[in-house]
Amino acid sequence: MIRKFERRAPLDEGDRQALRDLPHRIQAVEPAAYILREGERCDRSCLIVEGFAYRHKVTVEGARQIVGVHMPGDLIDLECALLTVADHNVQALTRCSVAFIPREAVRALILSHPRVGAAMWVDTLIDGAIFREWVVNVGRRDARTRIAHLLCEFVRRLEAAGLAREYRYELPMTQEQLADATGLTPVHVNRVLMALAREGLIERHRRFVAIPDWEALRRVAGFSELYLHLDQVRAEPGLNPG
Amino acid sequence: MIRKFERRAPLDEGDRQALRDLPHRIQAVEPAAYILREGERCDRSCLIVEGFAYRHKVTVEGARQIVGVHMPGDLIDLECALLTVADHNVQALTRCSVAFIPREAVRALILSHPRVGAAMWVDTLIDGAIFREWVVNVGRRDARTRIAHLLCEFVRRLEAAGLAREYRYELPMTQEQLADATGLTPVHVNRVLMALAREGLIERHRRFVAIPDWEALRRVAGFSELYLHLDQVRAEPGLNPG
DNA sequence: CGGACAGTTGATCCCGTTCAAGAAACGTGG
DNA sequence: CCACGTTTCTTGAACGGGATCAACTGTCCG
Repeated sequence: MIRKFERRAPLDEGDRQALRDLPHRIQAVEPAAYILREGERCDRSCLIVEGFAYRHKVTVEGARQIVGVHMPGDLIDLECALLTVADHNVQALTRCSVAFIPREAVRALILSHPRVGAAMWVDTLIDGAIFREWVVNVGRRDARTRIAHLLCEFVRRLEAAGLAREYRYELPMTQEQLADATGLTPVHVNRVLMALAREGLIERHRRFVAIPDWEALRRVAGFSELYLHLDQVRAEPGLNPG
Repeated sequence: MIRKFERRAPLDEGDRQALRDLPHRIQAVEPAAYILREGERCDRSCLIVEGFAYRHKVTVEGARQIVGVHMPGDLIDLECALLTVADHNVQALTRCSVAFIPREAVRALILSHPRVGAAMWVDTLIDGAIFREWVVNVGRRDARTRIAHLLCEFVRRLEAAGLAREYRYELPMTQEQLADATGLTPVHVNRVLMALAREGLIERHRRFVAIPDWEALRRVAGFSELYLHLDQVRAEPGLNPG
């Protein structure tokens, strides 16, 4: 299961073995349970084996902003391995199965197997690219475009993770969570979703979403998947010569 | 000059030497000149020796969102070393002096000196933390709080970089750029700045900003500097035992 | 001195919020 | 299997923060 991760980088057998040998404890996490809390000193990183999780922060006024969503195969909390205190919360979106890896084991791996470290670093960089796009999304797009963009991002990421096909997927978020991810109110999220459906840009049944005309939705969202760096997600051209 | 960076991590002499030996070319960059363009295949990383730069993206509708600001000592474009295509623009805010380092040199350094790599990785993680806070800022704070928060972030970062003292600094951004960083319009930024000044929360003369009562501004901004991970910016507790 | 750019101020408008209430869907326990 | 409380979704009406448009002022610089 941790091996999913190996695909991303051209590692030698030693690297592979070191990854397999990482001490870890697989654990089930209930929906809405905290995986990490802001302000906490954290001593473990973790890999999502199954299910979804999200990162969020809460302002002093009590407003919540979701700053990122993670899916199976994502390595989260690398922050914990290299920084001292968590600056945001990570919470399970659905029931998850998560592999916890002790902080020191990650640090040791990075130092002894720099190629593995670099492969993980790529993850961090892609996460950063997604955060940047979210700043743009929330800062400069209107509600309609904003939600369309988020839906576009999800299909592409889910497809890359093998969890969506033919532009159909289950979005494991309530409209309230969607609102917290887009900086809108649940009421307005609902109106926009209804409008998008009315125009035939999306189809919805419960939390299932289908995009009948990808090009059309892509256009209204102004979506360009460059920032997802999908070429790096499956197989990485490499740190070797290339 | 590159040595500024060394302070951050407990490196051994070999690591230091490797950093000093990094091939680089120091170059002056005019204000508003592009250091990196979205979509470009980029073959070099760079360190800001002097001056300010900012990262931004432009939506299809032509709206610009600034997603980050960098100051002397910041290592930017590490993305270039590990990813293939730039997903955003980096542009000089002021006249800058920048050290360009070839992509391959950075890659080689990371693999041969993992401790140095980890120290740079910390930079990437802190950048990520700042992006997350910007998502919150733009997504869930009103204009007043949003601008106050940005001003708070800048003092603390500038102080950490030795560029501000006693809560006074020169903010090298026009109000239009401030607007693009906060997802507002220049007009509204102006009104909010005037209001903050009228209330005595800030003092302004041209682009110089002074914060007479830090606690007061901090409170209206709901600012907590946890996410800046300032403990990591000066001296890093370390990858060794600790 | 003049032209460009940055900052300032006013009037009006609109997108998204807020408040409120009803309708589905969901998960419980009997 | 149904009755139930709870959560999520849906819809309407009124409000408001920030946008937009437009004009004016100041400042830098050639």
